Amino acid sequence: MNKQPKYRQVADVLRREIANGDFPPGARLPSESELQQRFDASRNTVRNGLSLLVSEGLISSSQGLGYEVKSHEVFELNASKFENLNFPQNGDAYNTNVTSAGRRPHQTFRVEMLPASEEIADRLKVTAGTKAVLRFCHRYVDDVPWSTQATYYPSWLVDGSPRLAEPGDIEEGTTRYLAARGIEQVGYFDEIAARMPTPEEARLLEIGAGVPVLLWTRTGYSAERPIRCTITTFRGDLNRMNYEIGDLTARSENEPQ
Amino acid sequence: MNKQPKYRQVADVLRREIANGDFPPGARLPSESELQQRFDASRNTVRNGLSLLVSEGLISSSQGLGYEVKSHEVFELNASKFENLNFPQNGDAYNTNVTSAGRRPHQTFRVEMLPASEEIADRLKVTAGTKAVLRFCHRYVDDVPWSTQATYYPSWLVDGSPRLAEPGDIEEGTTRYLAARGIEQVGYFDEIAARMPTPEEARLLEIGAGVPVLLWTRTGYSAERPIRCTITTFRGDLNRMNYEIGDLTARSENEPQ
DNA sequence: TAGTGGTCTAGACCACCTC
DNA sequence: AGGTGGTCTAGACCACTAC
Repeated sequence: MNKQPKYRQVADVLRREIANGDFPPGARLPSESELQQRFDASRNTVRNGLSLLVSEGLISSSQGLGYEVKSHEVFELNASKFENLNFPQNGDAYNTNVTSAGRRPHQTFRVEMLPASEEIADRLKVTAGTKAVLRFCHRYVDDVPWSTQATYYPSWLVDGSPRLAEPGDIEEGTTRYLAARGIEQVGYFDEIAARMPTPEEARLLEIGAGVPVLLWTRTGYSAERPIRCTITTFRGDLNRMNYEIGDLTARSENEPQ
Repeated sequence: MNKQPKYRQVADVLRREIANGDFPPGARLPSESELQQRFDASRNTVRNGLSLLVSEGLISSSQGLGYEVKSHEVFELNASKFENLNFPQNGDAYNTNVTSAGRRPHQTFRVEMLPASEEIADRLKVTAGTKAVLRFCHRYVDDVPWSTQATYYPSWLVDGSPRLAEPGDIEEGTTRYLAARGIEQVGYFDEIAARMPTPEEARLLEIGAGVPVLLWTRTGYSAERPIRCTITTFRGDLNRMNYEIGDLTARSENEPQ
């Protein structure tokens, strides 16, 4: 017989009850003192069990309020359509995407000049420490922090396209601005990873324990060389990505996607 | 002045020292009692701080041994090449992939018949509860659990291709087996998500706190309809995915990928 | 004011690993 | 045997939210 520690039993029972629907998304769990009595355990043991569920992303807690079952509404991002190679969207693909889902987008924006990190330099095929331009977006949906997006341009490119380094928005979109100056993106290399947020990321995206981030790194290429590197950091609990590959006429037929 | 709680200070200091390289990957942290003295804190407070770092995926602990800084070796999976639409690889794309990286692959395998869950039924465009065939792989690299892969086939497809439901391996690969029977995959729909593992996933993949899973759901289509749905569950700390889109001749030029 | 979770302490005993 | 982390307890005080 494999005896589980008491705090795991607490977590297991509550996890099952949540899965059962005894505590639907948004519902509040019994208070710690109620659970102490129910499980005949000390407060710390109960808290230990609850913190397990928190770190699984099932519940969250707030001082003075209690523990609440989290609800999972996800936003789907089509990475193969997001910037169509043949029909680059104007201005802001993100705004279009969010608005068409009936949500209210909002973003803050800044531009910086800084030395390229190893990670960026690698992808842009420049020497680490070379100056690069960073255009940084912090994005919200209905006032909830959603993702951050950092796009780096190599300095050689900025020399010929100075508006990249200017703090303002580029009305027609950076892709079009560059295309008009003879820099055409013909391909992308996408990398996708998942990990727990750094404290900085947790602050920007307002995520507590138990929520991973989804990292999407897109390196854009002209026919000759890499011209930009975009790192998007998503809240893992609110976002999903997808790619369409090959012939998917059978998919769209019966499903008004 | 924003006073942080003591356990956060403990975590912050140690996090910085790890980032600094004072404790390189694989190194052991000072013991809890040493940290108690250093930070003039109770054991529980020190443990609280350490558990923060554990849940960030920075360190791990084992009874009798201590806390160890985790090292991050990642395996990169090219999802756009993994099963090439035009040149389907034979047998086992996974084996090829791992072996070519100089690692030793190993997998267990089983076949089941079960009612399709809502999630699967949706993607296969069948009614939830309809029978489906599940071919399940549990994959290891150098004896470390790496990923699980569950492929579901709709029962109408199995009727004409009975070997799918047989427990043995399909020598030439399921894709080729199906193609030979007139079922050709012409497109894929990929979905990617990240979340914390369920207890079951944590058990199969042997992951502790602080490691998310990367979920890759690939639905394969013939010209007429979906013919399979594959859900791959990766350890987030050991895997990264990538996609190549468009013309990337500029990428491969200077880089022997 | 009462009830909730957040932080912290001190001490106990157990399970595991190394020597 | 001695050191490590794992589990558990009992009690204290603080911070936030509701009423």
